[in-house]
Amino acid sequence: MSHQRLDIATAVRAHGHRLTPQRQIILDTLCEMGGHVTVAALYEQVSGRFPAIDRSTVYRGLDFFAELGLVRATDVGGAAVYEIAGPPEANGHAHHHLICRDCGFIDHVSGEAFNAFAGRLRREFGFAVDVEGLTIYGLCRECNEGAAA
Amino acid sequence: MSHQRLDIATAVRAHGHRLTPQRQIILDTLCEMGGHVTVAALYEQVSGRFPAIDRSTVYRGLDFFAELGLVRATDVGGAAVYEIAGPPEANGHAHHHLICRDCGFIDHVSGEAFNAFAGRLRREFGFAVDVEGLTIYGLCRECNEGAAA
DNA sequence: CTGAGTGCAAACGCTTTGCAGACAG
DNA sequence: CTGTCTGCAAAGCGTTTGCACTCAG
Repeated sequence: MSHQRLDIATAVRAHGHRLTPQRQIILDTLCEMGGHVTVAALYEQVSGRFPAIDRSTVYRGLDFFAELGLVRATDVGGAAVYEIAGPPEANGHAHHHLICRDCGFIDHVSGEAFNAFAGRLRREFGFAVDVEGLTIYGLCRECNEGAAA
Repeated sequence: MSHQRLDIATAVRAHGHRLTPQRQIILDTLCEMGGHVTVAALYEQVSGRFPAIDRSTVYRGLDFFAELGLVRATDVGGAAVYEIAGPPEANGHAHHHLICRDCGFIDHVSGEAFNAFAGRLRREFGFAVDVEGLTIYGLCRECNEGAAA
């Protein structure tokens, strides 16, 4: 489940960039935390272990990895959320987010359910949905059951 | 297509609030501009005619009307976008946004296409999509044809 | 009259940027 | 060595808030 450092070093250098300790730490931490992580949460974690690392470095590092395609960025209510990007051949073709308005939990939705919907939007509206364009707010199963009125 | 002032005055007073000139101007302007309007754009317009009106008043006014259900707020990339809310019986039960990543145009999607999708999410993920929860990014018909590779 | 609403100005949270120094290659 | 990257500090953006004053009811 963890990223292989060598591959990453290769990927980074392939683009003519450098693999600094800071970047390794940022990526490692994001990987350890798993799932979707706020910049704030990630910085807190990183900063706990390496207080010298600056917030701006975290932002720049995440941005950098996002451009390399190693992490994925999502905008949630004005704040950025990052996650490790799975290998393209795994589930890369459909990656959308279900965000629980109560507990903030973020899940993925992919596959048929979405494709059928996207197909209709293209047919009926001529609208081509982005591969990563869907962010759906609502109540997850737990919060939904908890809030049963 | 325009809102009736008397009804609005009634609605406002019914909640024990006041219908000030500023609020009328804000609502009028939003109504005239039509469709989805940025706070920045709305303020610019309002400010052009009534320079004394403050940005914060626009924010508070929009917030106020949103609570009354007269306008609808949507978050687009960290900035708020407002629109006149149609009467509940018209299309109130399904109101979602298609946002073009190129030209920024915002359209609505409602009805079957969405309901089928929402139904599947509920069945397969136990996730209850918000009535206003969908914001879909992609390319609208025009931009899609223009960018034909 | 009286308190809901306003304008002003300052602060907020998240993110970005300019710069001089540091270090991966 | 050299130019990418870092830390620092400051600014930027959209938005919110505290305050005394004003005006709709």
